[in-house]
Amino acid sequence: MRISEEMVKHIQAIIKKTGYIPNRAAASLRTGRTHVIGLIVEDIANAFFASLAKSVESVAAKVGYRVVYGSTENDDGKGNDLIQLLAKQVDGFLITPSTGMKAGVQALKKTRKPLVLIDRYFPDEEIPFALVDNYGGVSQATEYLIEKNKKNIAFVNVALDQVQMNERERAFVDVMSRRGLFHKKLLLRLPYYQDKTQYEPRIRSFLQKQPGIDAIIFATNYLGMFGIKALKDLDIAIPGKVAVLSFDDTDLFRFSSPAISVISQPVQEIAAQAMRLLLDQMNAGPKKKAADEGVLVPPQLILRNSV
Amino acid sequence: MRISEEMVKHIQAIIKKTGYIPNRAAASLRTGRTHVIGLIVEDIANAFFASLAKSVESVAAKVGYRVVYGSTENDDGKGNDLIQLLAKQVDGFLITPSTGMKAGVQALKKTRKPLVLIDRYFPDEEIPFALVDNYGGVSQATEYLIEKNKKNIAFVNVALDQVQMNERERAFVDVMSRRGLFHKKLLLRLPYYQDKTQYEPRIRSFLQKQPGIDAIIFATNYLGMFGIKALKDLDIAIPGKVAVLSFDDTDLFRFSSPAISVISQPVQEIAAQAMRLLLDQMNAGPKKKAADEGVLVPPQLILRNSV
DNA sequence: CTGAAAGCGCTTACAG
DNA sequence: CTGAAAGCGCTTACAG
Repeated sequence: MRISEEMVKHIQAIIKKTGYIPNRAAASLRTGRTHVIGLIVEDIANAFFASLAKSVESVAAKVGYRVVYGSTENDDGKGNDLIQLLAKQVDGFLITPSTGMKAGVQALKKTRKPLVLIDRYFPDEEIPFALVDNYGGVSQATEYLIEKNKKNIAFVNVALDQVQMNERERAFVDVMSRRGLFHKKLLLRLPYYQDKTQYEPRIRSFLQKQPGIDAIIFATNYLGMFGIKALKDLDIAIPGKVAVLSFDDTDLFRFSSPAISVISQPVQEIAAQAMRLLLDQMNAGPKKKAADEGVLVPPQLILRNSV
Repeated sequence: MRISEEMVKHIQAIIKKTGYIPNRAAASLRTGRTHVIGLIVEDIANAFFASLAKSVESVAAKVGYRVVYGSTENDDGKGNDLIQLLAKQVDGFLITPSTGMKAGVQALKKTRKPLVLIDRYFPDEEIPFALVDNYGGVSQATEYLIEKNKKNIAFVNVALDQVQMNERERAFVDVMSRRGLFHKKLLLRLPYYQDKTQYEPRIRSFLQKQPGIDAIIFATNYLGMFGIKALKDLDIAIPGKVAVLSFDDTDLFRFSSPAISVISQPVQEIAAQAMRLLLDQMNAGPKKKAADEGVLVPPQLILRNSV
């Protein structure tokens, strides 16, 4: 301590009296660091991403970082704009990329800006990522339904061609095929709609065409949400006639009657791992290179009354 | 046009080739403007605030502004910290203040930083605000239940001493008293819990103590959510035994069986009005003072199967 | 009309 | 050790 306690007090009194607040824009201009992390998610209004954002925020706050968000809504243009917009204003990125953001993400990586992908990744790119074990989660759920003696299990997916959705479907197809239960007609792939209400009629007509279904796995929370609505509209008893399981846990599934069984993502853990990988990069000096590591976090199968 | 089209093309090609991105920190340092708006809400994970944030974001984008969020969780310290943190980095604030943020908000006003309160306000302060007509909404809902011949209508509120909650309760008490139906024991005021699951047992024991209740109005979405859970746990039929109405519309209320009737806030309109008031202030020159206006937006009573 | 220079508010390497 | 000066990347008032 080279400065006397007295002086410290004196200065702090002045700071308080004059209401001095340092200008971060100036500090950032000088140091090149902003102490802000950019979090780009698919849709901040979706329960999964909202809770992911909250977790990231709390982990980041502990190490002195703030977080700014943006939603891509799976629109490549919007996503790439967000990268552009935030690039100079954040010390690092946490990104949920849509398929078409690959070029943007590659370009970002070339600039050596710290970057971690979450929820999904590019299998052929060496970019660190943190996400749930999608394949494992759906495998376990499918096995469970088969053990419960279900024969005609349907899988409802969204045709985004993103790795996490592909893995969920691949797990379903693999397990079902292994047991000789796979039929193509039990696989429903719907387009990605901004307006999620459009899923309800689509799922309803699928259910009407496939009356033999005795269980359904929904690949996302919004598919599950509107799928349940479709089932109720058609007066199909859950789980009496059809057992139901969905990816992602939300209030709606917990509060639904019957409560819906889910493959739950450990959001806290995903956020913590992603931040760890990001901090690794941000703190890595020019010599020691941060590891191009990918982390797969195990999901949790939560059984409720819908199966 | 003083610059030839050719030159414009040439420069833009170079911009693209070199990947030039202007440094906003530098621009902001020079101009004093950031083109960012700070949105401080109660809890970004709450469906109401998430949808409000989304609306604000879309209105702001149209006029060239970005939005950064923060959640207070009704913690005065956290709220005031957010103001401090963002003060120099935003051109204006949209704030959902907790009671203890009054001093912080007053101080902010003195700095002449553009500022609009949303969702709630300080009745004795001249700060522009945009929110729903809470009194009108609950009045209408209460009248409706009385017309439906309900005699023992309960009101479940959270004891936050914030103007919007007070107005909701005041409307209920006024209407019930006018009809000679008000009983103090039908009014439940619960503390504000971070962990919302705590509301369920509290509401459950209230219901057990007051078996004569034939209708309930929940003053917030989370009270409604856990209130419905409590009713179902106790096997109280909705609406057979007890009619249910909640403030705020959410997926959960729309998807619940029975679907829950709500006093819905026109989020788009609140966001649009708040942004209008904020832009007024941000564009007001030093001479013309922006109006210290307050806007009350009418809510919508959406009747579903729970009444 | 146009180009060079000043300055926003910080941080830090450097001269003394 | 300490204080003054340079410079981060922009924008804009100003000199020529």
